[in-house]
Amino acid sequence: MTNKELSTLFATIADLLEIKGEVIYKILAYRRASQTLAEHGRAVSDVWKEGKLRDIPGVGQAIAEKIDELLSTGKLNFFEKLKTEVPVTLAEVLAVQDVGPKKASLFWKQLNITTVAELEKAARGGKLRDLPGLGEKSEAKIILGIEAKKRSSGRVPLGVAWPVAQELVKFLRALPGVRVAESAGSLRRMKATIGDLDFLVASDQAEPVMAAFVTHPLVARVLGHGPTKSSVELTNGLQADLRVLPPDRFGTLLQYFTGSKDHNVKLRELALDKGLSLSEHAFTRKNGQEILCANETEVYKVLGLPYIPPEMREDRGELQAAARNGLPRLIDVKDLQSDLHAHTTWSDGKLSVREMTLAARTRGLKCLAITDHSQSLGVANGLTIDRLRAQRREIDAAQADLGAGFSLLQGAEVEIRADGQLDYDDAILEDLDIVVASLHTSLRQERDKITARLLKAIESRHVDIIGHPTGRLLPDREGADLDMDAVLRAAADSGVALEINANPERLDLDDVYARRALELGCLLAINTDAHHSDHFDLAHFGVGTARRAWATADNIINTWPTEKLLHWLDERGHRRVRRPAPIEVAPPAPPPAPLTMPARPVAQPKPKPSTTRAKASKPKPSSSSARPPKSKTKKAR
DNA sequence: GCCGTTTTCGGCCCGACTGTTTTCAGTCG
Repeated sequence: MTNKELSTLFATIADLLEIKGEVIYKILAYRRASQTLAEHGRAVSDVWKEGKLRDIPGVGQAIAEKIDELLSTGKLNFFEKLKTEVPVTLAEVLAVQDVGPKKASLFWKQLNITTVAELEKAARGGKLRDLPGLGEKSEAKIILGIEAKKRSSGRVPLGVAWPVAQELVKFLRALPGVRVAESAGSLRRMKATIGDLDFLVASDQAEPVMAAFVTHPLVARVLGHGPTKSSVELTNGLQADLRVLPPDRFGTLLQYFTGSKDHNVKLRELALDKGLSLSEHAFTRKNGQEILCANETEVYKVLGLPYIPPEMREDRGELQAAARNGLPRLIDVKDLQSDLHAHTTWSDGKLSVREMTLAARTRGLKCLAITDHSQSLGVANGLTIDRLRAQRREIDAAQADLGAGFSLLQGAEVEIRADGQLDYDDAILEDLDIVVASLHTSLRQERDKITARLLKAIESRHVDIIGHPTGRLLPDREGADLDMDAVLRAAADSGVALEINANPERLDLDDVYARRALELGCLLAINTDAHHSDHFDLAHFGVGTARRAWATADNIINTWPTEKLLHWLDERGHRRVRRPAPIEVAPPAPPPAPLTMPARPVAQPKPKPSTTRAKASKPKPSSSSARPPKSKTKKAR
């Protein structure tokens, strides 16, 4: 069983126990275990083989025994018995807004309702309103909840939620009386997928802000509307919540609603140790006296801690690290010096080499690797060897125009074929400045086979970076079934960098694997996989993922100064990296012309060595994809 | 069910909003 399958099973157990009426702390324990199993960087089955299940946070004797039984026999008697006591389909009923364990249990026991379909039929038939504690309004809300559930498709990729959040924050900031407006929640923590949006406002006049929010054109339905809190469903199906408090309470408010829940629980325990109660309003002493915090730094300071960046707030050791003053200095988007994975019209990109280069340079980058697809990826117009050579001439010409301040590399995103062979032969690979190797096809091979395939690529002395290692696409396509620990160890051994693909549809490696990779000593690269100039602006999503993995700039090869990066590529030794030419050879070169928007691939006469690296040419690559986000949302439990 | 340099037993975060409630339960975050 995979970590995710184990996690899902324990979450279902928690749901069924809750409907059954089990004590809340037992339920919370299963939920906690479900979460830590899902977020564990190693395969739980490997941990199990080592007999170290109880080293996993939230896994004690009882849950360890259940995991052991599951992995040994493929079944769990406890769960089988539980399913005879509570219909397993009731867990899905819990996913309907406004239906919790008490109502689910009531529907089941009073009306024999065990599925969402049965619930809808009963609600529409007016059968719910006469149940104790319910009325017509409750019944109507449940119908709305079922309809909302049908519209939504689960969590939304960060890249889909982000622009919506930006628009609403901008709207809130422009309202009269609003001092500060921020988005919080998992979006602020840069989680790869978002369950809902949280907005927080500092203002002395909450009600006009509330009124403006619930009537915004993006709002499809108002779920709740109180004096300091409102909830709405947006036209795209996302739920959005707004809280408003006075400015002198904004620190505790922002901290609280940024989460994560687990981080907050730990924080409040720390507060209690100091005789303080912490809520979104303030710290409160036992005598009722409040300590107000206008910003988050003050909140952490009251607890004797340094500021903890939002991306780290997952209760994954950040509070312990903060307590010993051992928080890493996380990478920042401004640290990025290069992008080592980008496409042009030579394969499936939308802009020319020069256009992409100009876009990268405009954004402050110092180095760009053009990595078009290799030959076998026909659907992406992968480059034949002849075309790769022609592209080299164009890249060299562009480099000559650019002068010393910018390095343009010819690379390739080389397909790792189904048998593990790379899509160009060694001689071609050697002649490239940089090689990104990626899986795009046959992603559903069985674990041993696809792991071996990736290991073969990592062990090739011609590969510098593994692109989007698992091949996942958010929100719905799972990554390949890889033995990730084996992959990460091999990458650490061979010095191959693993990509955090910044496209919000990928964010691959994810935060959990990226953190494990760093623990094992891997190098990482944050690349946009840009197919258009706009895609360079997605880099911050990759940086957010790296920050969630506790990455510092020195762990990431494209934060390195260009000289260091080129030296690293030299050291990897398997291709003819052209160093800046000796000065005496340089003929009176034309002054570095400002790069202008050029036309097509143009064949160019022999390149001259220019200050950065120019190059001869060769082969071609193929394959990959960038697609626009899609998506939906719903209630996340 | 988990966890512990204050505990191997006794804790385990705190508040807003809604609806059907005459004082609070359920749900959510």
